[in-house]
Parts: sequence; structure tokens; C-alpha cells
Amino acid sequence: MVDAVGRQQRKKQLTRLALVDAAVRLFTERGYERTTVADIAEAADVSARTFFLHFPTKEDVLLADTAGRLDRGVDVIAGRDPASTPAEVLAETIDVMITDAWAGDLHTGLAALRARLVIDTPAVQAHLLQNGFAAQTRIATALHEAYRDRIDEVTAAAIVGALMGAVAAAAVTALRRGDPPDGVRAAMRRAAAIAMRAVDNDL
Amino acid sequence: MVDAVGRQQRKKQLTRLALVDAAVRLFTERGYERTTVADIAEAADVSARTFFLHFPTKEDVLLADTAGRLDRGVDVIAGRDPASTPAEVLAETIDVMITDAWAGDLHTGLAALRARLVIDTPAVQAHLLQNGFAAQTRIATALHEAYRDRIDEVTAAAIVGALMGAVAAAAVTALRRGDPPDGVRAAMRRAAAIAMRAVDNDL
DNA sequence: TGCTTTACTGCAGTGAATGAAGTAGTGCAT
DNA sequence: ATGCACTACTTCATTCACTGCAGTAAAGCA
Repeated sequence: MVDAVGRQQRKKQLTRLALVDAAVRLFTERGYERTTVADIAEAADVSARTFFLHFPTKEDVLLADTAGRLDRGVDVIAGRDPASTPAEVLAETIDVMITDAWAGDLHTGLAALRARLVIDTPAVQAHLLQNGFAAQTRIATALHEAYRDRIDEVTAAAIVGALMGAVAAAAVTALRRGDPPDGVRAAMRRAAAIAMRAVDNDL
Repeated sequence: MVDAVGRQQRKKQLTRLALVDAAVRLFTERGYERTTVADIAEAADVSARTFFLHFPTKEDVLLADTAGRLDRGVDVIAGRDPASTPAEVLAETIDVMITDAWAGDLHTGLAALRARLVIDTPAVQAHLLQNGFAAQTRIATALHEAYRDRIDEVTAAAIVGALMGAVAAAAVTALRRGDPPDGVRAAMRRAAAIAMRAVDNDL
């Protein structure tokens, strides 16, 4: 047994990586709008059609690394200490996700690129917001499932929405202002703390 | 002088109305994706090119009536009683906007259609989220300007983000659950109340 | 009556995304 | 090893949102 996964899977991951790599490079060089999917595919030396076998849309190549992050957030809630309160669990969840967001992809430079593109490319902003909203929905569902007797569906959505909304808005504002990465993260944590006050009171 | 506005302006508004009308009807009949811009223009008896003179994108026809709503929210903050606290002003702002959302377009059926499309059409959801985010940014800026000495830029963004995030998430959750319009509005108000607890503490 | 402005048209083109049919490398069974 | 199924990928064609440009005709105005 040479490898856990076969040659086929490995090659697939290689072309996927090549696509992400080419996309990051080209987006950085010429900007998002002035880079076509055909360009990316060409640079990765695959057909244009292949791009869409790996990513459903052009924007999704920017989210290549975020799949697992959400799961980790959900896991925090699912694997909670039964004695802990919703407020404690939520605080830890948001903390894990904020930390993860900056730790995950220092290699690829994806996070930095995303940050820049979110600010000045409407299409990207729209898609990322949608993605975040979907993530938020999953977290809210997990919270509701975890405390089924104490937190109803809509309340869970409201609480998680407040948290994520505050963090997202603070992050974009800090980014737009030109804050350095550390400053942005600090803004996110502060926003989370503010929003958590809505929860702390009675959960 | 026959009219306050000329014949030209009136005719323009007529084709705009015809476009919105055709869009609402066709979206309702066949769904969003299965309706092309060409279809809408045809039904409104104008050229396809004309559609884009009135609306920048296909999704924007769904936002035909929301332009003024945001201004009204901003106005509440701008025209505040100087003696009132940020918490009071914010509470009134969100209340005005929630109320407006229902009063504005009961006639056109736009609100109901939007509600349905946001839930099951990803493209629409992305665009509306982006629109809401932009609105939120304007409110946050207005709040910061109004209390320049007490609330910094990022804090304003966090507070408003928490409010809007909570309300939006609650609305979608209630809609998805199949709540009637009244139930949805109640969910939004409850979400706003929850998020306001983050503000009430020290503003 | 002329001159400018503006709502609208027609057309040609870009680029994202999808569908269908086909090729080639890979893994696996006998 | 040979045949077979699977899968990543390609190629071609098509749809559709959206843009730029060159026009027409009506509207407003001198």
C-alpha cells in the first residue's frame, strides 16, 4: 500500500490545486473581473469545462478552503459539554471560527485575496454573503438542536444572525478602513463581544 | 402647464411599471430561472435592451420599490431628537423599517414574491443579501455620524450588523417554516428585541 | 422653426454556465 | 492478462445575462 488514496484521486486534487493556484495568481495580477474562467483553465492547463467540474461558479474558487471551517463550528456545538450554557457554547463557537478564518490559509493567500475582493467586487461580495448566510443557518440549526427545549428555531436564528451579522459588518468596515489583519481580527472579536451581550442576559 | 412632470417622464414611469408588472407575473407563473429578461421585455412590449435602461440587473426588478425605504431609515437617525439615546433612535429606526417593509408593497405583491424567491433561488438570495448589506452600511454610517463622539465606526457597524443580521435571519427562518405574514413580522420584531439587548446595556 | 436632450431600438459581441457525446486513464473483477 | 466499469477530462454547441455603439423618434426648449 503506497498511498491511502489512488492515483486518480491524487491527480484530481492536483488539477484542483492548479486551478486554485492559477485563479489566485491571475486575480491578483489582473483583478477578478478581467480574468475569465477560460483564462484560469488555460493557465492550469485544463479545458474550461473542467473548471466547472471542480467549482460550481467562478466565485466558488475563492471558497476552496472554507468547507471544513464551518464543520468545525458545528462540531463545537454538537460536541459540547452538556453542562455548559448556550452562551458559553456560542462564545466558544464564534471564537473558534474567527481564529480559524485567519489560521487556515496563510499558505495560499486565499484569505487575503478574498478580503480585498469582498471590498471592491460586488459579485464576489454577493456570493460570499450568501455563503456566510448558509453557514449561519447551519449553526443556528445546530444550536436549536442542541437546546431544543430552551431555544426555538426563530430565536436561534436571531441570536446566531446577530452574532454573525455583527462580526461580518465589523470585519468589512475594518477592512474597508484599511486596518491590518490584526486590527481586523480585533474588530471581529470586539463585535462578537458586543453581540454576545444580547445572549448573556438570559441564556 | 398641464402636469408637474412632463409627458416624457410619465411615459418612462409607465414602461418601468409595465416591466415590473410583467416580471412579477412571469416569475409567479414560471419561476425566476425559467423567465428570461427577453421574456419580460417582450411581455412589457419593449425591447430587451430597454430593460437594462431601467434596471441594472435582472434581480433588481425585485427591488423596484425598496429605494425609499432605506432613506426613511436614515432619515430617522438624521432627524433624531438630540436628547434621545442611540438605543432609542436605533429601536425606532428598526421599527420604522420593519413596518415599512409590509406597508410598502402589499398592493404589488412584490413583497410576497420576494419572500418566496429569496428562499429558493440562490441568485436572488445573493443579490438581496448584498443589497441589505449595503443598506446596513448606510445605517451604520448614519449612526456613527450622529454620535460621532460616542460610537466609533466599527462599533456602529457591529451594532447595526447585529440588529439587521438578527432580523434577516429570523425573517428567513420564519418564512422557510411557512409562517403567515403576521407571524413573520412578529418574528422580526422579536429578533430586533433580542438584538437590542446588546445595545441597551450601555448606550 | 430649429436645436438639444432623452427614451428607446437593433445589433453585434463577451463571458458565465449547462448539456451531450465522446476519449483516455484507472481500478477491479474474473 | 483481459475485459469491463468508472471517472476525470475534453470538445462542441447552446442559452442567457449584460454591454457598447450607432441609430430613430418623440419631447422639451430656444
